[in-house]
Amino acid sequence: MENKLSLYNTLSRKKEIFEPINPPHVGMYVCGPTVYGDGHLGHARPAITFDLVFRYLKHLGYKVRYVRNITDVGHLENDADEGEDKIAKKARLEQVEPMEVVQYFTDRYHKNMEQLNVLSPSIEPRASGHIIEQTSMIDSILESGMAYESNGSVYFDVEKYNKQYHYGKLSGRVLEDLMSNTRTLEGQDEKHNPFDFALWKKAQPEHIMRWPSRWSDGFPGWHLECSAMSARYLGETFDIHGGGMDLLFPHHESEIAQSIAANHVDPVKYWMHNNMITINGQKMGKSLGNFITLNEFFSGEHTSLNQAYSPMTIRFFILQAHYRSTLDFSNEALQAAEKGLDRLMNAWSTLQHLSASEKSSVDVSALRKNCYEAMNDDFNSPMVIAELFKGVSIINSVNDGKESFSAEDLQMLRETFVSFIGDILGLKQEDTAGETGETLDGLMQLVLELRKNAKTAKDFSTADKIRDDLNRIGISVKDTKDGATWSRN
RNA sequence: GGUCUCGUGGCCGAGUGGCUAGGCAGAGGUCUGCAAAACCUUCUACAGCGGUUCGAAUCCGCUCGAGACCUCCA
Repeated sequence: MENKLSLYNTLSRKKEIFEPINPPHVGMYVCGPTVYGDGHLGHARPAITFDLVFRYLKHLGYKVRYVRNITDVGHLENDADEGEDKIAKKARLEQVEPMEVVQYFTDRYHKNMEQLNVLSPSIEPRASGHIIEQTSMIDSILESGMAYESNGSVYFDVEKYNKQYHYGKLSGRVLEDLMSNTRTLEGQDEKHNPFDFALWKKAQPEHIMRWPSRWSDGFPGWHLECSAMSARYLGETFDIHGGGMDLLFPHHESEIAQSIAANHVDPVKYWMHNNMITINGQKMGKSLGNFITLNEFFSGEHTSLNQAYSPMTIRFFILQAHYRSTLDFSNEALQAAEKGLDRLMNAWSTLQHLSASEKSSVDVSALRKNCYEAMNDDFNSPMVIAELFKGVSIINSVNDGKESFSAEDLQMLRETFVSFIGDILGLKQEDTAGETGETLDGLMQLVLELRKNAKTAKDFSTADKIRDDLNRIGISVKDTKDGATWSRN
């Protein structure tokens, strides 16, 4: 606990000691979803990764303002002029208002986040609600001479910016390489260079989502919203900016360029990027069409899925890998996660009714220390989990009477489990068994009593029939040395 | 083609110069009327080839393989 939190900064490509700009306050911005479709497993990764960061920073006592945006305008299908806004396209296909699309998928995203036990961010701004901030930022960039107007649109002048600053400092790119490698797309005559990106786009006549500006009736560019909204709520320079690795270039690179051009300061102290989730070794993504939505995981309704997986299984699965590693999806891996989580949670509930002995035969404080050290080492959740499983082993051994611990150690282990499993990893008991009514409870007590009587009378066929039949309707009965227990499957 | 990352046992996945990762699966055992759970024991590793070192999965080089970004993507 004494050692300090260090995290991997993409900007420096190494782990750095975390020192907030204005302690105890921490400002954190994470790129949220573009709401034109259901969230998939790939969306769960950054959400859970930065939920872990958010939770741990709060646990350490920081006052965190966590901003995660909703992109509801400006995210184009591609970079060509005829590139259509993703949301507008969906709206056209569904014949509804763009904002209906936004509302529908935002609600569904929130539902998924709640299921995954992802805490709500402190502020969740929408791009469409911050047009003023964005246009005024464009003004600043134009003032500094780093952007130009062209036929009603405004583009960022990457080449000019690069003469004074370094476009590529985050992604490690060299502009000359970009110039020789950037594909030339149709309809880019408005731009001075193909890698220049839009700050403001003039709307085509059929384009519904549009706002007036001094350049044209149009809409803001995708990269701009994050710069404008992070500056609005966290200031021109803030502590942590997170997002998926696939956003590193050009999205985050461009954010830095925009902010420096507009405000003349580096916007972010620590850049954090989560890695991708793969399926059969390939990135799971919209463009590849190989993604599985979260709702499909929860229901099991997808050809690639052998069964349904609960939200907590998904969360645990993601936390079992370090956030900077790729994580490969498979039914086997998810089933392993499901069983492992079950074992962890069972031990946690066993821990509630263990009693203390005179002295300890186990070392709880080392376990607790290792958990903190793992988290302090760039949020190493898999290591925390490995440590917690050592706790599971201890709990089960104590329960079996093979080990013992003192009242202090028992208390410490309980606190450690609550802190790390509950508060930090954000895992909770699935509430499937929680919805048992009093009627069912009373009924089950009666059934188990009858079964116990049958067992006492050595009528094992009746006892087994009760157990088997209950199992068939989704209730499993287990005999322990303290009598039978039951739970829902 | 450019930039970068990675290759760990049946599967997933940590570690990163000397000390058991962990989970799931497999085998044997204890307990139990049986089953389940739990506990004990146990098997299969660090892509290949060189080099540095007293010592390398861990550092360096090469080879092979996989992936990401360079166009929208979390």
